[in-house]
Amino acid sequence: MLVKRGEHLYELDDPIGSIYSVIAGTFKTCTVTERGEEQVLGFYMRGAIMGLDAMATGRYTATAIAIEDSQVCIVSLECLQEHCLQDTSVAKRVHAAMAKEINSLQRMMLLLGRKTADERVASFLLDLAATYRSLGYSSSDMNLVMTRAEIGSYLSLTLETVSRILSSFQERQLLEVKQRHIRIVDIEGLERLSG
Amino acid sequence: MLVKRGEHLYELDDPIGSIYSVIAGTFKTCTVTERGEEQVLGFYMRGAIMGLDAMATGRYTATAIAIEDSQVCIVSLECLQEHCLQDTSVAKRVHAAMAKEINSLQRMMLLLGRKTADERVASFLLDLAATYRSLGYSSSDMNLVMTRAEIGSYLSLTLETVSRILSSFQERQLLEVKQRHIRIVDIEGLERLSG
DNA sequence: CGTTGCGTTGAATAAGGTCAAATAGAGTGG
DNA sequence: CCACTCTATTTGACCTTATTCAACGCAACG
Repeated sequence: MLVKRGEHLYELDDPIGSIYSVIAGTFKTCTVTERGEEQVLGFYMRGAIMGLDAMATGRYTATAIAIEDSQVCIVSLECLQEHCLQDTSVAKRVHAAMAKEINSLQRMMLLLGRKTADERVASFLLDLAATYRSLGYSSSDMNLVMTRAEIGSYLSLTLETVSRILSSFQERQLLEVKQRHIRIVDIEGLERLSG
Repeated sequence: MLVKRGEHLYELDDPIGSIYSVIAGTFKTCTVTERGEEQVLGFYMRGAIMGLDAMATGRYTATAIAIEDSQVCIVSLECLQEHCLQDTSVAKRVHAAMAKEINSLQRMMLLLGRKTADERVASFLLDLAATYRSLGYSSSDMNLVMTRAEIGSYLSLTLETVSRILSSFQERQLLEVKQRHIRIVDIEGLERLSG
């Protein structure tokens, strides 16, 4: 299925219909805090599975939005559960996908709880580079699909702080930043900085 | 199986052997940051399932420690996977437990990312009260099993901040605090405060 | 009693946030 | 192609919040 930039794949609190595997493009998932602020919970690219969070309550706990023109594969819930019964390897893979989600959320808790703004941005860039690499793209020359505000929301920083830190990384010769285009110059330096 | 206060149920990076269902007592799970600081990831009481995080990589991503004398039921991994195959309802329950873990981690991300220290402590107390209530204990008269340092680590605050906030809540007539014993006086007030 | 671990409180400091203003691109319509 | 607009980004000055460092209190226990 094709999803245009800005379109919602599913909504927070919608009853679960399917889970989704990303074929191409990029999505963000976000919730809304009690005060009505939007919080980005994650970015999902090719190979990622979205919607697993809904398997507890039967309702999605986040809204999924395409941040560039994208494509997903829809997996209906019944279909998934049948396959799980018939084939151990499918069940294992679903478990693994959920556990992976748990792991990445735990990492995120550590980042939000214990890391400074510099460390968060450095970690984010390194994670992104690793994801790009694993997808076969250049891991040093990156074209961000997300805005400073989205990065900030994801890392729980203001967009101003994100911008300032990218500028300071550039001054320190760790990066070259030109708007959405970022080139990693000194990956070891970033790793040292990432906490 | 009985686990004494302070004993480790499993260690970060241990290969997965089993998952555990808490019968009695309380556990904390924690990891260590790159800098070597301990971070509490969660508290687990009767009915909770621990160890699901290991199903991605096959290794536990946290250390589980009893913070009071406790008792767990051990579920071996093979046993669990067999049951999943034979019985849809078991598979569903495992999925649900994992999804619940995902949900609580997402909530935690929101707390760490968007809430002030006051809001975090208020949320923590309300969550704890709700858990106690669901287990059939008093939800207003609580005997904390965790130290200020553990609460602080969980909420990503220093123990001093936790202590100060508990004192300020007492001044504001929201709580009565006497060391580990906390009585919730004004639950609506706390809810308003919790963000 | 003295020791030890946990908890409380105060003063100084630093890290990010907030508010405000300037700049840079991308897209649009004439 | 150019002017106009809208949005994203950058940068500066100031302020708030929680941390840090330090001292002290309290209760349990040998």
